[in-house]
Amino acid sequence: MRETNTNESAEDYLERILMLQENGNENIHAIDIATSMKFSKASVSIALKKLENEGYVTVGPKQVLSLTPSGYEIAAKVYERHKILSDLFIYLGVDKEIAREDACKIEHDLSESSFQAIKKIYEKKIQNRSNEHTI
Amino acid sequence: MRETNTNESAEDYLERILMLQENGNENIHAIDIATSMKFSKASVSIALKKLENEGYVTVGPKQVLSLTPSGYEIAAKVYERHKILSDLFIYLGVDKEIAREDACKIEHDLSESSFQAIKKIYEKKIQNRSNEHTI
DNA sequence: TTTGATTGTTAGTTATAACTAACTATCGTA
DNA sequence: TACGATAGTTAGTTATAACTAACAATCAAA
Repeated sequence: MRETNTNESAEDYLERILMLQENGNENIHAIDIATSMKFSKASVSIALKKLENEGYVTVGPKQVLSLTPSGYEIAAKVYERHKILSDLFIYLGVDKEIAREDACKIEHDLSESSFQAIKKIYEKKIQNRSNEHTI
Repeated sequence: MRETNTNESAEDYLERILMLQENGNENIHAIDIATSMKFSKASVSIALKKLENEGYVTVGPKQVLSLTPSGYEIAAKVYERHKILSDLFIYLGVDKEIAREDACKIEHDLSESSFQAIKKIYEKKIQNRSNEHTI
C-alpha cells in the first residue's frame, strides 16, 4: 500500500466535527457529517465506528457525537492548520474556494517544522488582521 | 472512492523518471525506478504499463524508458514544484530530508494559483541564490 | 400509539495502488 | 553458445476508503 500519512481520512472526520461545533452546531450527528462532507451515510457510519473504537469519538444519547480529548487534540491541530493555510492563500490572492480546497489537501501532509515555517510567514503578513474564519 | 488528485501516483512515476534523467542517468530502466522509489519491481512494471498505455512513457530498445511530450509536461511541472517547495522549506530552516518529503507530498495537491503564490514568496526570498538541486 | 420520515447500520462492491511469489526473458561473460 | 545473474511480467493478495442497496431503529406528529 501507498503510505499516506496513515490517517488523512480519520483526521478529516475529526476536523469536520470540530468545524461543525465551532460553527455553532449544538448536537452533531453522523448525518451532519455526511451532508457536510458529501459522503454517504454508510461511509460515515463505518468511519465513525472506527474512530469510536480507537477512542477519538464518543456517541452519546440520541447519537450525539463528541470528540474525546485525544480526538479533540487531533481535530484542533488539523483545523488550526486549515485556517492558517487557507487564510494565507486567500491573503496571497487565491480564490477563497480554491484556497480552502488546497488547505484541506495539504493540512495533513506537512511536517510540523514546515508548517511552523509557513505559519511564521502567515504571522508576519497578517497577524494584525481580523480573523473570522468559516469552513 | 476518495478523490485524490486522481493521479498523484502517476505523477510521482513521471517525475521520478525526469529526476533520474536530470541527475545524469542515461538509460533509465524500470529497475532504476523501483530502486530509487523503494517499490517492488512488480509495482513499477504495472504502473509503467499503464503510463505507456496512456501515452506518457515509451519503452524503447533494451527497455529504456522515455517520457513522451505529454509525460514530460507533467513531469516537468511536478518536478519544478518539488524543487521550489523543497528549496523554500530548506531556506526557511526545515531539515533537508524533511523538506523533500513534504515537497513530495504537497507538490501534487496545490492548485496552480496557490502554487504560484508560494512561488512568488520563494522568488522574493531566494531568487539570487545559487541553486543546484538534487533529488 | 401508530406510522411515515429521518437516521443509522450492514453486506457486498468498486477502485487504487501497493505487496509477494513465481515465472519468463534478456544480457553479458566464461 | 550456454548459463547464471539481472530485469521484467503475471497472478493473486492486501489495505484503505469510498460506494449502493437494503434493512433496522428512532423520533415526531397525527
